[in-house]
Parts: sequence; C-alpha cells; structure tokens
Amino acid sequence: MAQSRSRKFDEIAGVGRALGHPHRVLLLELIVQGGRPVERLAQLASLSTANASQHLQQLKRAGLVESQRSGKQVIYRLKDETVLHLLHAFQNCLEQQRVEIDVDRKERVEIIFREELMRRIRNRSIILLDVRPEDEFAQGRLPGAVNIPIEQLAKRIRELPKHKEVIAYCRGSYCVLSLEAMKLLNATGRRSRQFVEGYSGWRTNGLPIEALV
Amino acid sequence: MAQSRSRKFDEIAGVGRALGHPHRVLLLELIVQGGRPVERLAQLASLSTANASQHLQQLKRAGLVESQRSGKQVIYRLKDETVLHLLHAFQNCLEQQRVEIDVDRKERVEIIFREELMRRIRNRSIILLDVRPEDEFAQGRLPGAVNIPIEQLAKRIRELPKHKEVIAYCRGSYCVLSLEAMKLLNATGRRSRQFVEGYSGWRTNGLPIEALV
DNA sequence: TCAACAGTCAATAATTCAATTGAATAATTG
DNA sequence: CAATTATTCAATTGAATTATTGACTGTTGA
Repeated sequence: MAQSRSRKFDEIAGVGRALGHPHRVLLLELIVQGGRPVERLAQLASLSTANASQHLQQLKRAGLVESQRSGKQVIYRLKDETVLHLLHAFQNCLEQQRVEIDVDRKERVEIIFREELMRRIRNRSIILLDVRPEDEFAQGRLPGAVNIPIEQLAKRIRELPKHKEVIAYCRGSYCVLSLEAMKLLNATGRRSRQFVEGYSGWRTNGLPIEALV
Repeated sequence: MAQSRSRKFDEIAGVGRALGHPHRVLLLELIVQGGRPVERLAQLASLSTANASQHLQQLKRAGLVESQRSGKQVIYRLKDETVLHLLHAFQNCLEQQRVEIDVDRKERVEIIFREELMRRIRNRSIILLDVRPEDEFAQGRLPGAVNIPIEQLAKRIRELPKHKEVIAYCRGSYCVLSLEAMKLLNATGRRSRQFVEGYSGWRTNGLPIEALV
C-alpha cells in the first residue's frame, strides 16, 4: 500500500518533470494547435531536429503525446483531452499568482466571455478574427473565423468592415498575439474585444471547431 | 512579444519542475490535507528536516505553497485553490493513461457519485466513514463524517451499524485506504460504497467541510 | 538499387539538481 | 541572558539533465 502510494507520486513527478523544461512546454503548446511532424515542431520552437526529437520523446514517455509514422515523417499529437486540462490548470495557477500585475492587461482591453461569444457566432453579429499563423489556422479554428496573421494585419486591416464589432483571438490566454491585434484595431477606430481563452481554451471546453477548408 | 511568450513557458516549466520530484509531490499532497509545520511534514514524508525544508522552499518559490511563522514553528499551507485543481488535473491525466489497467479496481468496488453523496449527507441516510489518520481528520473532513483510521477499523468495525449503508472515503482518488476499508466492510456483510474522489476531490469542488471539533 | 530525407540513437561535455553535513538564525523558556 | 527548539543556510559530493555531434534506420522516389 505504501508502495502503491509512492508509485503514484513517482508517476505524478514523472509528468511534472516532463513539463519541467520550457522547450517541452513550448512543444506541447505547439502540438495543442494541431499534430505536426518533428521537423516543423523543431522549426517553430527554434530547436535542432535531434534536440526536439528527444524532448518529444520525453513528452511521449510521460504519456502526454503520441506519435505516428506517416510516410517518412513522424507526426506527434496530443494523447488525449486531459492533457489540455492539465495545461489549463497550469495557466490558471500562474494567473492566480499575478492577479495584481495582470490588472494592467485585463483592464485595458475589453474582453468577451465564452457564452456571449457562442451566441454571437451563431447570430453572425460579429467578425471573429484569428490572428495566428496560417498553418495553425488551417489545423483548426473557431467556427466562422477569418484568418489574418498578426504580421499581415496592419496591411490588410481594410478587409475588416468598419462598423461591425471585431472579436480577436489567438492561441490562448498565455498568447499575446491578439493583444497586438487589439491595438491595431482600436487605432483604426474599430470596436473590438478579445476572446482571452483563445483557441486552446475553446478546445478545452469541448466546443466545436472547423478544420481544413 | 517573443520574450513575453517565452517567459510564460519558463514559468510553467518552473511549476512543472517543482512538481517534478516525488518527495515534493508527496509534501504537497500532505499540505493539501492541512497546513503543518516543517518537522511534521518531514516526519510524514520520512525526510530529514533540512531536506524537507529545502523541498518546501522550492514549492514556495514556484508559488504552490506559502509559509507563515507561528511561534517557533513555520507552517506551510497551500497558496490557493488553483493548486488543488492542478493536482487534480495530474491525477486525471494519469487515470486516463491506465483506463484498461484500472478496470480491475473500478469495477470491483461500488462507488457513489458526488451528487448522490451530497443528497444523502443531508438526509443522514448513510454512515460516512473517513478512514484517514486522526490528525488529517481533525484538519478537515466531509460534513458529518465519522473517523476510524484504517489501522483501527478491523477492531472497531462493530461501532458501525449493520443495516445502514456505509460510504467510505480517504484522501482522494490516488489513495487506497478506502479500498482497504471496503474489503473489511464487505467481509462483515455491510453494504458499502466508496466515494472515490475523497477529501481532496470534495475540496476541489468547493464543497463545505467541517474542521476542528 | 541508390541517393535523399525525416527521425532516432549513442556518446560527450557542461550544467544543474539532490541529499548530507554542520553551522547560523529566530523565537521561546527558565 | 543562556539554553533549547524549530527552521534555514552554505558547502560538498555524487547523480541526473541538457545540447551537440555524428552515426544509424526506415521510407520515398529516381
């Protein structure tokens, strides 16, 4: 019994350790956006392929991701939904820690909550703007979202109607792309709010997504 | 911006790393049962005081616990409720991983779900049995629970009425004390079920507890 | 079949971490 | 104020992790 207890602690510690290196957290967050081959993940994380491969294998050993060969590539994807919840729990923990510091950020931009957003997606009474890179958008997105990656937004902002409210989102609450977008939108006189939880928060809540085209 | 993203990953990794050693996970689980001074925690975890102190400081640095001097002792307690959620997320993750292996355990004992348990606590139509050690019971327990630590249960089982259903619980889903209890209860012909989530699951859901006497 | 490509493996050197020891600090007691 | 108790700090040792390198395995397509 004592043995079985301590095995539990070892197992939890094993998962903790897997999340105990920033590169692995980053890789995991990238995988949340959609399964991808090692080389692409390495690129996105600015790691050598070998290094990324090894980190990915650690995530796999911890049971957080799984891999599957497809042609000459190996695709890594999330093992299951509980991993999303785990990541979310980490983020909540950290957010709690900086309630005061966050006042800046939280109070300066207007935000929209999930319930209202769901209603207004159905109504089509808003423009839903996804500012993540194209490939992440292609992997999956909120229903009806339009994609203008943040680097292109300044140039392409005229594509967005001036008198409809814009809701911007990006990867999730840890991601600041949509905050950048808010600045641009507000600067052009558009009414805009941020959906803080982003793509990963949407998925975490089991809500429907669109993928491919 | 890239900088701010990577700080997020560092922070998450910092928390992950704090949970990356079995002793720290154990200490944290002990603290969930109630705040305690260093020496007691060290004892319970079978660590030297100095070693426990250092692990506790790491948990503190990661923002998972806080400490407060009280006389000549220093009491460590959980920082906030989000830490409970985090621990819970870890456990869910691991449970998911061994759905097949768990079939044994899950299907052999009868369980009761939170909603029914809440109703029947109000009704007083069950005996709610807490089999954790006395000190943990004293720190906090489900409303109306009676405490018979597992080591004493065989001797004291006659204290429990024979014709009322007994619900046994212990620390949480990772803890097997209540499974031991079920065996004893069933062996004496008592009808019994297990409340799997236990004390920590109850707290995680923000439900009311009793403390002290 | 052979070259190329995508990923993994094995060996290494640098860094970081864990547990132990004994000394230092802080609050309490006589 | 000295002695005691509870905790922390600092220094050491041995063990574990990390990133890098280059060799190695499969898979595809010429």
